Amino acid sequence: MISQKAKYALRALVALAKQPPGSPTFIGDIAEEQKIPKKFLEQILLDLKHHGIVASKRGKAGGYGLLRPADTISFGEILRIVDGPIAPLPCLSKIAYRRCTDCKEEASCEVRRVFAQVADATRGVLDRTTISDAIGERLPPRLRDAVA
Amino acid sequence: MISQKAKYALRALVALAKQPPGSPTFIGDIAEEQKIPKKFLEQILLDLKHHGIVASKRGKAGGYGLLRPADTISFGEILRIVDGPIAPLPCLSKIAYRRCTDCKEEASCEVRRVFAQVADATRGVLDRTTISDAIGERLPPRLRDAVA
DNA sequence: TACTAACTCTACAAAGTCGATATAGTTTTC
DNA sequence: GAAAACTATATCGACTTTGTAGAGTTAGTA
Repeated sequence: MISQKAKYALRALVALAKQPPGSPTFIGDIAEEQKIPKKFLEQILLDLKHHGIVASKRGKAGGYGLLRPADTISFGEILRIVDGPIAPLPCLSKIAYRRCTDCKEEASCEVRRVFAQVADATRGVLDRTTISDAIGERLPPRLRDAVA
Repeated sequence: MISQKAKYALRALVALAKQPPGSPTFIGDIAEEQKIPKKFLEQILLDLKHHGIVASKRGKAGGYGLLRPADTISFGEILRIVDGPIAPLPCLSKIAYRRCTDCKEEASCEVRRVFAQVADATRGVLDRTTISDAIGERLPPRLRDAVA
């Protein structure tokens, strides 16, 4: 299960991507429209700003907007920022590898071998699907490949 | 990330599957060999017993064994018992569906649509890979299909 | 029969995580 | 200079995770 926080983050980014670019969008507007607690959303967007996903403008006519084009922001990238590693086992994580201390030998670990397949399958979707894909601006990856 | 408990459960089942059938295996032996806290493993195996995965024999010469053939026990089944739903969102769970209260309309939810693909990919591996596959008694599903 | 080594159950506890709230700023516009 | 927006950090209650503890039950064996 992904966290509520990650769900909020993705919904907020989808909302921002639908907005006409140029003029910033209020946190309050997104919070209300998406039923996200405003103060909680502030934290989330601030975090995404620190990671270079969104940009903000301060002051009375301030607000948030995407810093990069929606088709360069993948679900995987956001999930890693908000929830941490995507991998189902610490010994399979790319961004936070940690050996399983209770595992004798990594190469021969049956459980690891199976979950490596899970990780590949999961990353295959999350790292190739962007915010732009999600709002249907392009065909989803699978169809795109089929057509291309 | 799957829980430590689930990892223990799967490792214990792999260990049981490698054991010659017929004579039960002590919890203590598995715990020691797999470096799992014994009392914790007792809880886990008891839970698996309640769910019809393993069988136990009480008394001095007691122990545990698989109740069903290893090729009928999938990783997905064990994960659902130990960790609960596999789905990345409550509104995508088969065993514990729950609507996202903060989502306007399920059919048009962009986040849900993407994670439905993740859920399919994950289940594709977990529900088709068995303990028997993990210990290499058969070819893994993908290769098996390719050969068949 | 009594002992002992195994499984069975329930309770509890320390530490961490999650989802949010609170409070006190800072910046910009009007 | 007031208002409205973003920034930043601290805190909190509920829950989950990862075990530990201890008393009870069963059955083989001397």
